Amino acid sequence: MLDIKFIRQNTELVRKKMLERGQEMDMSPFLNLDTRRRDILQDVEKLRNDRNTVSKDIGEKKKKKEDASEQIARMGEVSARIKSLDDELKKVEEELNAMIMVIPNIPHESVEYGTSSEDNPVIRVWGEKPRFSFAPKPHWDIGEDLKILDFERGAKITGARFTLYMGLGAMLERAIINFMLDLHIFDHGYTEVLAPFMVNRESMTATGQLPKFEADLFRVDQVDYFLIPTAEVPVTNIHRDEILSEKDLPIYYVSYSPCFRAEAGSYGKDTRGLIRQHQFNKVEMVKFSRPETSYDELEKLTANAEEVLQRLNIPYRTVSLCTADLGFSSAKTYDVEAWLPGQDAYREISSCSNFEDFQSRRAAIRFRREETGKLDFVHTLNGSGLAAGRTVVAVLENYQQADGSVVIPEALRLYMKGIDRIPAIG
RNA sequence: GGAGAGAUGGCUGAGUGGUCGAAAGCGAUCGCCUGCUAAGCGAUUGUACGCCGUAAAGGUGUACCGCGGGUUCAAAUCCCGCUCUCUCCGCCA
Repeated sequence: MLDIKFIRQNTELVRKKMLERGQEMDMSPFLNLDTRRRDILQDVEKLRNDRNTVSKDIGEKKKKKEDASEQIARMGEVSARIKSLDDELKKVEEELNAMIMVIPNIPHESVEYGTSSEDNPVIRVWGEKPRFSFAPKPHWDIGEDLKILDFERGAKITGARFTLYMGLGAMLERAIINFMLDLHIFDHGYTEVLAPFMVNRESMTATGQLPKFEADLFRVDQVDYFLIPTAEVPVTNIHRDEILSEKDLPIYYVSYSPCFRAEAGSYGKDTRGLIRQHQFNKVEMVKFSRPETSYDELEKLTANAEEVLQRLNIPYRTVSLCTADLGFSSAKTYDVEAWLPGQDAYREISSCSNFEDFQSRRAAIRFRREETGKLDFVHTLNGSGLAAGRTVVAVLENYQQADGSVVIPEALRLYMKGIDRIPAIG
């Protein structure tokens, strides 16, 4: 969430920035409530002060066995007024809070203005696209032909957008996950985390999924918990309501988790294959940083994600999301898009974002500055490193062979018991 | 699932209606002292929000003793509900 004081003092700027995101906002209800809140607060605090003073006086009088009934009667009335003002204040604050919690983050000044993903500037392009002597197949055909992906049975077991991996397909996904974890742990200095896959409402609110995007989540029926849509949620919440030491920053975490997304409103999109699933595996990198260095950290984070594809020798490009495409909580996001020859397109495989203090303000994650002793909000960042299912897609499509088999990238063979190929059947 | 105990500041821990934002100890910071270290002495030591005010500061008010309600002129303290932690039993990977 944005700082309420910041909105108050920069109303026009906030309105303009929201417009750049494509969201028109009338700021006057906010300002009216904010003023109302401060007015009530002043009244009620004055009354409380009065009550505190007089109550002390009553106490002393009683001790001296003097009569205080007049004051007691008067304070009874004061208390009643405090109570009614408190009720009103609570209502105003709830309304104000409801408003502020659904205002998205302000895009960083380096984010380009745009109206759709078409406007995302391409920052980098890496790798040579493979050439085929045949028409490259999309991964759903490859997976079914090799009997490693079973979409029909996945749908039978659960429903649409759930997939069953079999044999070397299952092993490939597992190998990819382990390869990525090891890379980030041993080469990039991240600490591995294995966190709960269900979280409570507070955690979802802290990272920004709630209250606005409940429809995108799966909620557990018996308790008010949610299946995580990304490990970002439990991992960022590790330090919720904590004060970190400046010397401990930056903190790097990497975490494997399955991710559960309702994919509300995406009917008809990517209905075939592994691209858009209700459940998929992902390795997520999460950082807590000092504000001064968070944009350097974002560059490093993105480089860490890109390195996975480099080691797998899969072509990709990196784009910077324009104002219209930027996620709710993010101030700046790079998407890494892998080349998928079977679909003749680049597809998102990682999303790396700097949330600045948007999440840490919601989550109350602060650090104490050594120089001044003052508290400040940390900046939080995260990025996929990478989405495992989509990485399987990229391997299958880029490494497919004329005979229908798929070669295992060298970097993964250590994790595949040395197996170098998923053989064609028959 | 059943029974019981508990939750107080950075930590330990006192506090059963007013003098409690909270004793004491530890820790930390600053200063003094000391040949060095240790010890000793003194001071300081939370956060949020509002208001006044400044270049920075600072001042002031309110709230906060797990969370939410209630009683009362007045709640860390009494009452109700909830959450979490611990112990025992049951169940379980």
